[in-house]
Amino acid sequence: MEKYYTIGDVAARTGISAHTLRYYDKEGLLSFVKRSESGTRLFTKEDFEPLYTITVLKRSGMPIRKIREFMSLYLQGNDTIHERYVMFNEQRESLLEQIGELEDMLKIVDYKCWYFQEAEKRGDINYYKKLPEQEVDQRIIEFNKIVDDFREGVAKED
Amino acid sequence: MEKYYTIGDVAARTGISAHTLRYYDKEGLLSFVKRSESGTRLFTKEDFEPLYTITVLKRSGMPIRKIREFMSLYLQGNDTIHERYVMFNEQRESLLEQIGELEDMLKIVDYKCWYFQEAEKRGDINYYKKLPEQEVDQRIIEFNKIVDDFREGVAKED
DNA sequence: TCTTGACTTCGAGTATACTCTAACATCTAT
DNA sequence: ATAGATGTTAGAGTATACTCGAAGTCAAGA
Repeated sequence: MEKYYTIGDVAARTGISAHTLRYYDKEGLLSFVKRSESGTRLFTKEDFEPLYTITVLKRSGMPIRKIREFMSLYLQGNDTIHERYVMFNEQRESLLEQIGELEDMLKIVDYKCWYFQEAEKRGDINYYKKLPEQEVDQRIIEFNKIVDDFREGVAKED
Repeated sequence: MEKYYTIGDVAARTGISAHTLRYYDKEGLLSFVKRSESGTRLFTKEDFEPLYTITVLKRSGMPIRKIREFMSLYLQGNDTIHERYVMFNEQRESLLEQIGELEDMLKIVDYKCWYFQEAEKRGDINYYKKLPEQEVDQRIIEFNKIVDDFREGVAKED
């Protein structure tokens, strides 16, 4: 006899609310979950692995409809190993892109933190404009170049 | 006499659609933009810097309402340098967290890519279950531990 | 002058992912 | 046996960020 987990059990253990789990089911992500005669969802020990995979794909930024595709392949078993590999590989690329984008933003935000500290010391957000050109910090000149490129409509790597 | 850019010019240069620019204006992000007598928005060269800042904050994951707060401080000039510094510093923290989260997901997705390749070679998604325990790769054992923790409802660092 | 294209506002529509409510069924412990 | 907790469904509501359409205004060139 197998031990079953109700939707409430699963919610408490995984931190995914029962509402959300039902929503995922409705969206076709939880087709692997058994039901009792009366319709209650019966989660097994084994169901936690695909459930975990769903959370990983979600936290990686994969939309529900694509997770549904993945779960549909999962249900088909050994015949779809390659397709599922391809999907994970694509998600890997997507993650690298997302991380790259955020790291680019981090560089600019780091600059802004530095710049606002300098501006705060001098009590003037445009202090550098009153400085002789050779005294202006290189970081400011480079940032202004970026803004100029933005204004010129240079092709960007989005 | 100053050169002005219309909303169409700005859209073409920045890649932000005129629709979206008007939406941002309606949401209070573009209060710094002048208007002609007849109501047409007149963007100046200087307006591209706050516009660029808006895109950076957006791409960093900041919601519109918080960008509005920032732009409200921007309009108040030198008196709000410190508050703006604090906001950028918080955004820096947020970016580090987001990058950390994605890097955690990348580790798991990397593992999945490896695992699916192994499974594909053997034509069996559960090949390791038929192996003697000491022949099971350590990576698989570690991943299964993570899934077990997930099932046990261990406190997670979300 | 008239046409054309770009501008304006307002408000409705779309997409995504929940989040909640209502009405009802079922399970469990006293 | 009955109360109360927990389960079920369908469908409505929320939040966010656009995205589009309609109806009208305005400025410049043929």
